[in-house]
Amino acid sequence: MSLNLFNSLTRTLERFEPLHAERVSMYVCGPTVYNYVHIGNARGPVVFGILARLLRRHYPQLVYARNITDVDDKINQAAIDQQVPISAITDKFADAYRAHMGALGVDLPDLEPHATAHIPQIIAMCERLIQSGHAYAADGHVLFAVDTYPAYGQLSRRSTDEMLAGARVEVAPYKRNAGDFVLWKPSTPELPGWDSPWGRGRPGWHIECSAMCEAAFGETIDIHCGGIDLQFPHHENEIAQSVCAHGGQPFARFWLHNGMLNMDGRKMSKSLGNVFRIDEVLASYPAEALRLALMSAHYRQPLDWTDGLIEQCVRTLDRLYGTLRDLADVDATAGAIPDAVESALLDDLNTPQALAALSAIAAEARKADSEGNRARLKADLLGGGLALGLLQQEPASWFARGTGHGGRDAAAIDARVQERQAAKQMRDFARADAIRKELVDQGIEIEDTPQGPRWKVASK
RNA sequence: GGCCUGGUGGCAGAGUGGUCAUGCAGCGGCCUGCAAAGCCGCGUACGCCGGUUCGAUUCCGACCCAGGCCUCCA
Repeated sequence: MSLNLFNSLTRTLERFEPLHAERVSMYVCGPTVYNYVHIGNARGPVVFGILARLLRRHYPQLVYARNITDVDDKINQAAIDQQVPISAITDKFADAYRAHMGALGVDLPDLEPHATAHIPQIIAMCERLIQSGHAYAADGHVLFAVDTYPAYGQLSRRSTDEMLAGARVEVAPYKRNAGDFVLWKPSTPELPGWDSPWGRGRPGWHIECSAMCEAAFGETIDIHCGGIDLQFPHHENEIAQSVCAHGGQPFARFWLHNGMLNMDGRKMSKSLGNVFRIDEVLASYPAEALRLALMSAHYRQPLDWTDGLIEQCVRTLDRLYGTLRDLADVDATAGAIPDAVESALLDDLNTPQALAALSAIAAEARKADSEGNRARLKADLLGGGLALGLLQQEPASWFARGTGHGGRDAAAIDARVQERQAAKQMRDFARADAIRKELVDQGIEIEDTPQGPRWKVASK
């Protein structure tokens, strides 16, 4: 089995072979921690987390890094607005980020580099770029000279001429070329800053990722991931900085870009204001349903967010967990990843197809009669779920919706269910149905099984 | 304006040059005291117009429409 990935650099599906099988490197652009992230921000971590699990199955020596950008003008502004040090902002939102990702079942990366912990590396990289003629200091700034890197624009498929023609920003006077971008900029006394050969200042956004990649992995990494909206200028600039700082050595061999999460047909983004925060969605829906929603379309496609989408995902999980509940009598733990699931993921991380395979396994499991087949299929279902980060909780926990039964008193519900059962046995169906109706009105659904009645919190 | 994506059944969403996605919803049946759950069955989907082909949703071209990037952004 081979892994094929769509490489944005070549816009083709390419077979992935690591540069060094003994140390496969993968870097994902993480959050800038100035605010709570929204559900669109979680799409990359979810799908690329699935990629990390997949890679680790085939290359146990994977090192997966996801950075935290903790110095940035938006952070500075938030700190000034709230009159607290920037660390109060960055610590708070980095913690919230980890908590939200954890709730979504996103694995922690092996490395979580922080920009502020890499200031010496950033300064060193700036110096190297200046020495090699790819950058220049001007007016307290250090700028990258795009005309010194002829391949600039290769990733985003645009020429420098086009970029200049389309430039909508005012060109700062200290720039030699309108396309030049900032590597280092001066800080006024009230802003966070570090001493540098160019005075007290702070890094530009793009160089942070280049320096963190270099610190973690050296000159060339295997896979670099991020949202499609970062392709230009952020990733383009990372390439320019890193390649030029490394004497022309390639930066990332594979570039993977996830599509945007849309809201009413427009990209969900803080600047447009059409965002749902993760904690807002988790107040109404199970985290696992959100996770499923984020992988329900292929990662490169745009995905439209609607209430219908996540409600559908809740029902899909109801069915899968219902299958597992019906398999409770057989003993099985997650087995090897089923071939159908694995091959779907190896094909450019085709999560919809992997989910279809999971459904097929579940359907087969529901119909299986021998204990051996049921145990095998349960192991397959759990194994396929493991590959996707789904189905790892107890079915009872899923059906309880994880929130103390939505504030309901489980013992009281049990008692009413027993009363209904007693009424049924006395063939007092009017009374049994009245109790059932009462529970339904509270959002509780009863299911009668050969083993007796059971209940669950209704999905919306 | 430039550079990119994409338009699939009620909805979501894979995929393919020629019998099958899958999920959710719906309909009919079985089961059930009735339901629910489950099982069985059902729906002649591939933006529009040409072209290539024995045959195109799938390849090519034009067109229409939607979205992304070009400024911070996952």
